[in-house]
Amino acid sequence: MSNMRARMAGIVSRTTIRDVARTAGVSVGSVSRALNGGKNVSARVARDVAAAAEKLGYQPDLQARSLRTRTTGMVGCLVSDLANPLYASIVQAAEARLREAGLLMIVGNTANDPARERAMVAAFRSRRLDGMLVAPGSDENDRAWRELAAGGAPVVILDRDVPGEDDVPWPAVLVDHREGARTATRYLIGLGHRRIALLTPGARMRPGRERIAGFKAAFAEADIDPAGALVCLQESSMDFAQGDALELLRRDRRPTAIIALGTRILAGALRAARDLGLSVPRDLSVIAIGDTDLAAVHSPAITALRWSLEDVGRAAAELLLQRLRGTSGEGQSRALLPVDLVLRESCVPPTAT
Amino acid sequence: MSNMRARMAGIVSRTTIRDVARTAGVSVGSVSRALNGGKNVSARVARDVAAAAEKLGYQPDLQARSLRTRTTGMVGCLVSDLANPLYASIVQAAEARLREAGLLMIVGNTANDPARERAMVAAFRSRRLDGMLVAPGSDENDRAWRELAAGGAPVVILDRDVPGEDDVPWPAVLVDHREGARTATRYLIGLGHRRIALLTPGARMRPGRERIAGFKAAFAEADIDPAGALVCLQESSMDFAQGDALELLRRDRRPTAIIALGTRILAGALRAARDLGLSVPRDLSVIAIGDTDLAAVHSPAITALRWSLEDVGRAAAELLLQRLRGTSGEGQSRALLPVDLVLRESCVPPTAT
DNA sequence: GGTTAAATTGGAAACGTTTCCATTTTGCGG
DNA sequence: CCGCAAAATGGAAACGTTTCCAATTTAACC
Repeated sequence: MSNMRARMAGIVSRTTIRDVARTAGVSVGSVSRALNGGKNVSARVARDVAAAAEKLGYQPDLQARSLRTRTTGMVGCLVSDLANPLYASIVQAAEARLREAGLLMIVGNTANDPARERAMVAAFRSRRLDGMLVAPGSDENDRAWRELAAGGAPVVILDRDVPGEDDVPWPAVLVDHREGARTATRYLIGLGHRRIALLTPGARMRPGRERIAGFKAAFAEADIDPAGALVCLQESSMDFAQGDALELLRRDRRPTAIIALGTRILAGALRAARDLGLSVPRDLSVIAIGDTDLAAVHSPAITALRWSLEDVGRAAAELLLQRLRGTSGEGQSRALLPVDLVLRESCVPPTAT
Repeated sequence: MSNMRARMAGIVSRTTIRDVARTAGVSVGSVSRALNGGKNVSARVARDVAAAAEKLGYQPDLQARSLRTRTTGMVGCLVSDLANPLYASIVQAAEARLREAGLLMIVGNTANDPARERAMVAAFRSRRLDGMLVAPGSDENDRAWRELAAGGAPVVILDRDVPGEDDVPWPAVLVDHREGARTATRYLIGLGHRRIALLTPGARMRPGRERIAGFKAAFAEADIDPAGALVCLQESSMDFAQGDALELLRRDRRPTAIIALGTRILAGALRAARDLGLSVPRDLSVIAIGDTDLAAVHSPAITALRWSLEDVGRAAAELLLQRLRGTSGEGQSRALLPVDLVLRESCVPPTAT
């Protein structure tokens, strides 16, 4: 009769497991068993329950189920900039893999704000999410992750160095930015360049740190003047990068080659070069970090460091699934993905200076 | 003692409202009231409960709460391509607004696959999500949305024409692609162009349909030969677009201007032009639909149709929140966002043919 | 101080599942 | 047909909240 009341009020009252039980003429327990395990269920009951469920269009309330089973079938994903193609592709790939496994993904944009980050983690915790993928805005805000992990939910880190606990590192998917930067730098040095600028966001996070390390390593191993290795730390804003790049290219002994991150900074550098009448690649060789549309389509096409964003997302999802299944013993707990140098038209030997 | 057992097994047993009640020396009901409404609670109880909750680090189980309150605090968001900057920005903006309102957002990538779409909707339904934002892969797969809405959860449509029920249209956020395309076309015609190609994905969905309509309208109102209006339907793949664009530009009476969508198709067109030795804008004027990094940074910079993706996401979230609050009476149920033409360097009068 | 209304409180029901446990049914060998 | 183990079943507890209801305390007024 409460059903009737609800119907009269215009509210569609869902069909519950109890309705199915009544229609099938069995107990709720039997319905649950029939629909889930299929174990310890007679053929007759199985048939009747299936028929009743079909007839009533029954869909179990996963919300209610999770209260009992202590598992929600949902995982969180925290990144600093969802609109950034670099993150978006990772998120998409991870979502695809997780959905395959029947999990839903909740996204959160942190905008590199530690407070937001903490708030999101708290929300995830309160919702009892089964696990999460995170790319912290800084490598040091690990208190929050530690707390979350203490709640028992597995956490997989995306391309960040979060200090581990008791020497056991966090499961993580890392990109080998160091080797990538080294390869690119070595390539430019091999072409004859001696003054090369690296334009990348600060060393506050792993990717930048690793790139700088690889960049310097290439200079060191080539045994040439390390003063030619110009590291320019940038925020990820295009205009800033352009101003900065202008200043850089106006110097007396300006770099003959530039390695620039992503879309924004690369664009800033290219615009600066154009504004100064520098032609790429004749006057300035350019390598992009990250193979974006811009790099591929630009005239001349820009040589780029490329790694698979899909692999990052998929590997992260895989790692998380592994943990969720509790088979953490087997399999790797970290993945290091390779970076390739895609040769195009934007690099040539420097003209005599 | 079940607590002790759990602790011995290494499982952190959460502190529940019952623990708080015990520590504060009140009933669970009072704790709930104190923590939520604050109504009908004496100062003493409020103080004691707050203290106990603080001391125990109590965090309510929202999963359990939602079972009782029939509201989950989560909304779904379904788009066809999360990695596409056009969608990613919308999703980001919507997420920001929803988070402000205390809601979590679950994303799903449908890849324009109706089966996936239905599966996701079913999952959303089973999880009792409060509402959803959807950009269906086709305008006709509305059965699924109808079903969902029947469950009582508000649905806001993103830039699609989904047939409404009983003449009451779905709440939707629409972009005025028609007017945008008309403006762009009129501009080119004004420059003297008479053969213009529109490169856009098929008319299966609203944006393409509207663009084509606006494109043709501009020709009609200019009273010039409508045979010059070349509509080229494309899939959103770069290589295909390039091949197609090559074919197009090799024709005898090739178009003197191109209006091309987004990143991929635009890139394909630019590459095709470059491969054929056509210079932009001297030999070919180009307008981009959607103001991407590529358009802004390309040399020459590409004139583009621009609308605010942030506004789309925010407006959609706003519309949804309105419905969730039940104040659907007031306020608009649809929003139509304007499209601007950003003039850059890629359009000039055609050279004599 | 007594009466009545209002505010507060504790206890229990309810939300929709799963899972435990005791009971009944089935299957099978003698 | 009996006895017994195994399988199937129904009923109820449990998950962690919120909310209803009845009971109690406080406030207010004369």
